[in-house]
Amino acid sequence: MQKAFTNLLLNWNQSGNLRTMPWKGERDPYRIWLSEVILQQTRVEQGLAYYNRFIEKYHTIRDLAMAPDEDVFKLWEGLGYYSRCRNLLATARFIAFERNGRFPDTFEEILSLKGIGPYTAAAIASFAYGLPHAVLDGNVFRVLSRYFGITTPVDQPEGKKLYTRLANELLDTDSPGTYNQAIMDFGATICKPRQPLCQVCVQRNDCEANKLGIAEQLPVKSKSLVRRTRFFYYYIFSYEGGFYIRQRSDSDIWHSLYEWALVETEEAMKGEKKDLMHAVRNAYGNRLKGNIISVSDQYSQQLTHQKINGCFIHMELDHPLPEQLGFRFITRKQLGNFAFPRFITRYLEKHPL
DNA sequence: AAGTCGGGGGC
DNA sequence: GCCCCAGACTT
Repeated sequence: MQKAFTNLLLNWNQSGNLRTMPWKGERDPYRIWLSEVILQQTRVEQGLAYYNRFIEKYHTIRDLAMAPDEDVFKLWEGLGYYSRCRNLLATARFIAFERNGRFPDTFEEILSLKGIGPYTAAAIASFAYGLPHAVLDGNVFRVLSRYFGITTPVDQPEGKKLYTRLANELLDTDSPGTYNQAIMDFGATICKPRQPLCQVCVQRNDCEANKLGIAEQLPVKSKSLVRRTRFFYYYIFSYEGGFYIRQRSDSDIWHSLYEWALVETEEAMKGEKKDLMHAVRNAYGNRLKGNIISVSDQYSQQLTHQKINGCFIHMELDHPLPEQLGFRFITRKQLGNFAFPRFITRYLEKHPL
């Protein structure tokens, strides 16, 4: 059989695939697109609730396109990779207003949209329009590298080319969407990253990695992760019952999210008020006057490439903050309208203002 | 071609 | 701790 892998995969999909998800079998390109963007580098269990909330609030792409940025970011809050949210809004508005709501229906046009790369374009093209483009996500790389015993690194251009060609050869062109869904379900439930279910796998007799007993060692990645440590000291400025927040805009983590006044240092500061006051006046001007009310415990958060350490300092100001610092003055009640990083919301959950 | 962008879960 | 997750974008 030329494509034994494909046949066994489709058989397994019909009889042994128990995975259900709300967007499975969906044909509305808006819903497919939304689910795929939410699921980029995100586990299905984590993205599911977000998808449901988005669909409930924004039934159509036009509804999403007309929404204020802040509302959409608030709905995305906590999901991470916030450029996805920015691109989601840009693409929604492009399709709704520049294309009169018509979602593009060719692979190349879909691929040209902001926030849509090779994976997402193939997913939308196959699920919504039945176009013959194989998806390549973490599941597919893993399944193919194990089945064929490929040790070419998946995170380099040579590997991408090799896997792309192979995946498209294996694709069932009669029903690309079903095939694409099946191979991802297979990777997620059988050919798992750790402790794959090789004993009950329908491909076990042909799988090279299973024959060699090296399934868990594939796929190969060439890059090793480098992490840096940063120290964030957040000053919760209050004045006459209100608070100052600012939107992040640098090419840095948490772009578009809001935060308190931040002082970042190279080294950890002890919680001494004298040092904290010196640091904040150094950062925001020596005319800044006020009292430090409280200093929180140390908090830390592990991101993929960074470890954030720091704490939260309540500071009652004697005067309003100068306009040019770019802060926004809000009341306690307005706080819930803005999206904050988890580093901040986790603090707020323990210490509501 | 390499670096960067979150947050959570499994082990 | 380390690795991974329905990847994409920037440099």
